[in-house]
Amino acid sequence: MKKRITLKEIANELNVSISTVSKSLKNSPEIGEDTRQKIIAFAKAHNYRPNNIALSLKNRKTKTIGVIIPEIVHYFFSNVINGIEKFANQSGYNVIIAVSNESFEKEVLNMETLANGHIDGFIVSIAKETLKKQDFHHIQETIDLGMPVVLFDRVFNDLKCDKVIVDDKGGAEAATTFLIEKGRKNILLLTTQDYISVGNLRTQGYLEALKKQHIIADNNLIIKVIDNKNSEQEMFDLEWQIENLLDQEIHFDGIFAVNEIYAASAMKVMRKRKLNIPKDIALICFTDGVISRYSFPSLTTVSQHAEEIGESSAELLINKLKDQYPVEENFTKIIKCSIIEREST
Amino acid sequence: MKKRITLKEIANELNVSISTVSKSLKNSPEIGEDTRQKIIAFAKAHNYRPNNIALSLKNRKTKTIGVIIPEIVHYFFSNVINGIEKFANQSGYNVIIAVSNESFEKEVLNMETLANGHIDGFIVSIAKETLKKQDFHHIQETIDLGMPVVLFDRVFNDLKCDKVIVDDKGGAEAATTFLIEKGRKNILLLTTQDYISVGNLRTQGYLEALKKQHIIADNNLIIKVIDNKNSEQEMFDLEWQIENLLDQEIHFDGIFAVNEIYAASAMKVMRKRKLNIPKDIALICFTDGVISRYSFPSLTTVSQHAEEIGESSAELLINKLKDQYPVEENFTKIIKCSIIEREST
DNA sequence: ATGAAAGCGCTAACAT
DNA sequence: ATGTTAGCGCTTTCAT
Repeated sequence: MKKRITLKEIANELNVSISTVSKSLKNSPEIGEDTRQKIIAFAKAHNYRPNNIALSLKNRKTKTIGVIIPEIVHYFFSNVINGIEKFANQSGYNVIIAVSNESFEKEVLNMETLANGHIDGFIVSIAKETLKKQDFHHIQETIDLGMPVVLFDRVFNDLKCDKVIVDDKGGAEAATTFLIEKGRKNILLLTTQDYISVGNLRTQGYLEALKKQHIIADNNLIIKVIDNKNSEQEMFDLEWQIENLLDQEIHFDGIFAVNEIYAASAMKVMRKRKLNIPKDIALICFTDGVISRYSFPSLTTVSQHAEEIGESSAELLINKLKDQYPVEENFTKIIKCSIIEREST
Repeated sequence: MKKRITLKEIANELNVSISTVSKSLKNSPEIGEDTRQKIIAFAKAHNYRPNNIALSLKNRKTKTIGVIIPEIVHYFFSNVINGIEKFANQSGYNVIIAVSNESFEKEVLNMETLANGHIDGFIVSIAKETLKKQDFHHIQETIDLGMPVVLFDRVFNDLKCDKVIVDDKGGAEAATTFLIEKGRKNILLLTTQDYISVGNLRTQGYLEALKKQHIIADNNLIIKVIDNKNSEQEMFDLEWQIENLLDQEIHFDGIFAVNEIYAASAMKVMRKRKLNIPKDIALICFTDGVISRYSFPSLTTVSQHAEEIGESSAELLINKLKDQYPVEENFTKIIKCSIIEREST
């Protein structure tokens, strides 16, 4: 167990001063050729590595970015992280991840612990609970402190910072239109409650598509799933509601689900009721994840290009960290969705 | 934009020394009641937060652990991270994540950048390429530096460090036996090539189960999928091989797949060939993920308790960081698998 | 060409 | 009860 060697130790060993060592290792022309070579050789032989913590303290830069996401076991979010990681790494940044678990309190705590020196800036997707409470003081304070923040996917418009958002409304409109063009007239919408911005936008897109196609929206055909910490229960509720619709003989021939899980629930009910997808019911959903690809029939999806969202977020943040852009100037980047057609439509 | 206040600034404002401020904020009894109160009040009013970087430099502790995983968009790994996060957080540690992307080079690079001050210890699952090369110098060097390392899932036995492993062999044996007890005699094994330790162990478990049940292993019924960066291609190859078996009329009535994806490929072929699961073919696989839960029929799986693996890894590491255990003493924790029965068997 | 010294923010042993 | 000082590892300005 050989501890890491420091500049001081090298200096002592070679009977030179610390600053001579420091300069030599930076190939400063100030230092004489032979001394420099000797020092560099010695440092290499002892596998010298600068201590990043000391550098951070000096430069007030950690070269680390903090990512706060609601969940990590989630196709969309883990892909976003992938994108962030990719871009950050090639720009020489590390990524530190904290999970809010959709809790307001944990989100606040996470931001506070990371803000005190650990990181240079944040990439955040806001927790459901925070969105419900509409309390964004922790984010505002971080911004006020002069620490750059990039919000992605789940954003709050009034916050003055960069944002990367999915064109949820456009994607939803495209998805709904897609079903209509396949000849479906009565489209069931499976969405979240309105306080979740992305769910809300997708609902709007759905309504917009209907309007443009001169179809009158039917409130019976809109299910706003009640959020539940227990996702089993949430799914159960949803399935029950869909079955209820079928029992009441409320007719529909297409389903647009705002996420894969809702789509999976719908499929389960269809199978139980011996309804064929896509013949009886065409199905499309948001999130081009594992479920869509491997289920049978495979699902037509609206891809949000999660990795690209991650990359763009990291890019915006790192640009600011490198003082490429003034702090006051904020961008909102909109990532377009695309439809990936599979067997369910 | 009000910058964060420092001890020095507080000291200047209140005309006391820095150490008086420091001691007051730590509620040291050395300081007089009124001065202390005054300082605490002032600090609170200005929202003082200690700079963690300075603390790290002083204490030579960052209270951060580094996690290096092959992939993040992966049910098993993201669950492990979840477990790590959970345990680390409640112990006051942050988690910094680096993805090797199954590349040896990137794994080495990641470890080197993080080792220089950023973190106190590592939790690592080794990349496929590293396992193939059998070059573990980067891990060995980290250990030699006195930095604790915990290996999980993909481990290399000769490294002297803590390890958390899945009872892959036992789980595979149980899975195979489970199929045999359901009356299946000819069980097709879909596994990885041998250099991937977990695949290898699962193959061994399969063989062990057959032996114990006095069934002679048939080499035709063992498909070792050739690793491919392009997973589409990898799946395609696998499907082709399964179809080939069917074409040759090599009979099997059960399938044991070492992961969900292989199982999904098998299902696809079965569906194409109009073979019913579970009637004609019973199917069981490793990884209790999203695919298994939401596919139809839902899959019987061997759960590896990923979150528990993460928690245990974090626990082992943090125990060492807290000097609870001597560095030389290494534990290997084996997490038992359990079978989750669903519709495919 | 080399070195001394200050300073990043904080702690703690050691004065006063 | 309060303050001074050294030091964590490094960079950088300013001597020499």
